[in-house]
Amino acid sequence: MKRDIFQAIADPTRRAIIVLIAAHAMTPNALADHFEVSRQAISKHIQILNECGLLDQEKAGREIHYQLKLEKMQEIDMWLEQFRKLWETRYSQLDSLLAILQEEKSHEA
Amino acid sequence: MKRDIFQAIADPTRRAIIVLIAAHAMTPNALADHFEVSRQAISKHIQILNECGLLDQEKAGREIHYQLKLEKMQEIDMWLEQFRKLWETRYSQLDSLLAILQEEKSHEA
DNA sequence: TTTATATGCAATCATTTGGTTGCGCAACAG
DNA sequence: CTGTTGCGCAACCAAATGATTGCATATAAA
Repeated sequence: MKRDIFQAIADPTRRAIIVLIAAHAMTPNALADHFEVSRQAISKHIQILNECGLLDQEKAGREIHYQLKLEKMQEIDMWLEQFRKLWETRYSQLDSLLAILQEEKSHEA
Repeated sequence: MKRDIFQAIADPTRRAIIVLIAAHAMTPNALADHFEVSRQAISKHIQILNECGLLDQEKAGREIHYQLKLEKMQEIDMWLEQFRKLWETRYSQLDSLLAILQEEKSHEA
């Protein structure tokens, strides 16, 4: 089973988990309190996130604290980079257009 | 069936399609040439991308040219924003740490 | 008109997914 | 020691997913 980070963020519950553990480490039980589904369902999501290398974990007694491995999220950002370039180009083209319109307007006056 | 953009980019084939139609509009057949799967499979992916509002389409005779609705990709970027803030904070903290170390070093000298 | 091409839509199928329940085990609390 | 709590793992299940084949339709070419 090969999973990647795009699979990881495909599920809404998983995205919510990611947001929750982005700031602070949390235990599976604490996470489960935030959702309607069972603890085991959350546990499965955690497992998937872990497979994707998205988690740091720290054991404290019988509790396990999971936290988001933030730098992994940058992979998504890197993939987006190619499109960001495109839409920034588009914006600068729009800027040029606006500049031209502005220019024409000043000629009218 | 409610699908969002995160579902859309979950599939590798769909991501590849997105990249292909980001720059130029393409027909389903032209797209299918780039993959091992059948034309109908690609057609289904197109359908899904369309449901997610990711596509602009233009009919030209019997051909349909699909292109990426680039601005829709910014939704992903917007979601990432919250994490970007976090990792930028982390970087600036690292910068502070480096500054402190540098400071200490200069005191040594 | 006849034929070929480009596409969409429906039915079908194997696999994956997200969920559940039940169980076992380690770590605290009594 | 005994009971309770926090977790992970396995089995199971309904629904969604990605793919295929087959068919219908519209446009272009012969």
